[in-house]
Amino acid sequence: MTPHSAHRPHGRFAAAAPGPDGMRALPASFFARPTATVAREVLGKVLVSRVGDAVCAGRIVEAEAYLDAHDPGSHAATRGVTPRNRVMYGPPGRLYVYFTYGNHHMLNLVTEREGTAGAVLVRAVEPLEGLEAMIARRGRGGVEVTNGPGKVAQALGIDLRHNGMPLGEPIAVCDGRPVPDEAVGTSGRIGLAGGHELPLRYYVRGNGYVSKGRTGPRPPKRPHAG
DNA sequence: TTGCCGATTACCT
DNA sequence: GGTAATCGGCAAC
Repeated sequence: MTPHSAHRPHGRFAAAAPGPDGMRALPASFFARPTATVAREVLGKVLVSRVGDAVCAGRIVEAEAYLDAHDPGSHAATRGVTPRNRVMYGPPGRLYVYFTYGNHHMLNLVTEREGTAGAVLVRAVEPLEGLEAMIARRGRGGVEVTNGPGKVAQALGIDLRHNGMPLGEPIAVCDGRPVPDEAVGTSGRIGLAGGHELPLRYYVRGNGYVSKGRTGPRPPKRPHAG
């Protein structure tokens, strides 16, 4: 299927807010809540990056929740605090960035109060601003600019040096138009064993930038006749 | 210090 | 639809 898709960026964002400086960033209290709640509520919010003199912004359309030591899919699972997952236990409203598969950076937002592990993985955004810079960094255009977690980080210029930084500068999450419940889909998280996997992945239905879940339930094929 | 695995992506068929 | 690429964290010796 071709995602004929993607609402055009319109000028709404650009007109309302030229950059991170003039925008209303979400307060830390937004992230100091149960991780699954944050993963749901972060849909529609605007991720802004200012790296290398390029201002880029995108509307979050897909996110996953990673919980504490009881969550086998989480970096905090059973191992307790390690140098790597330490940020997950820290104060909410910070960036947790890690590197995986030798090539890809993953952008997470730390949730829960300090002392409790939790993070939301930003899996896809819909570009609103700085599309040219994103395409330049990605070397590709269309939905492939940001339709996956590694792609989002690359498009926004995010890497390990941003790990542990508080949201604001140079990476921020700003308020955006809420996504109504009927527009939100859920599934198991991608890349994890589906057996006892809870529906901790949230996405905006029908949005062309949502990554194709390989382990989650397939999008309902519309029955053409029977 | 060594070896294995991973919250992925891109390319070939 | 399947597989190679490729680096850091973590566990074991």
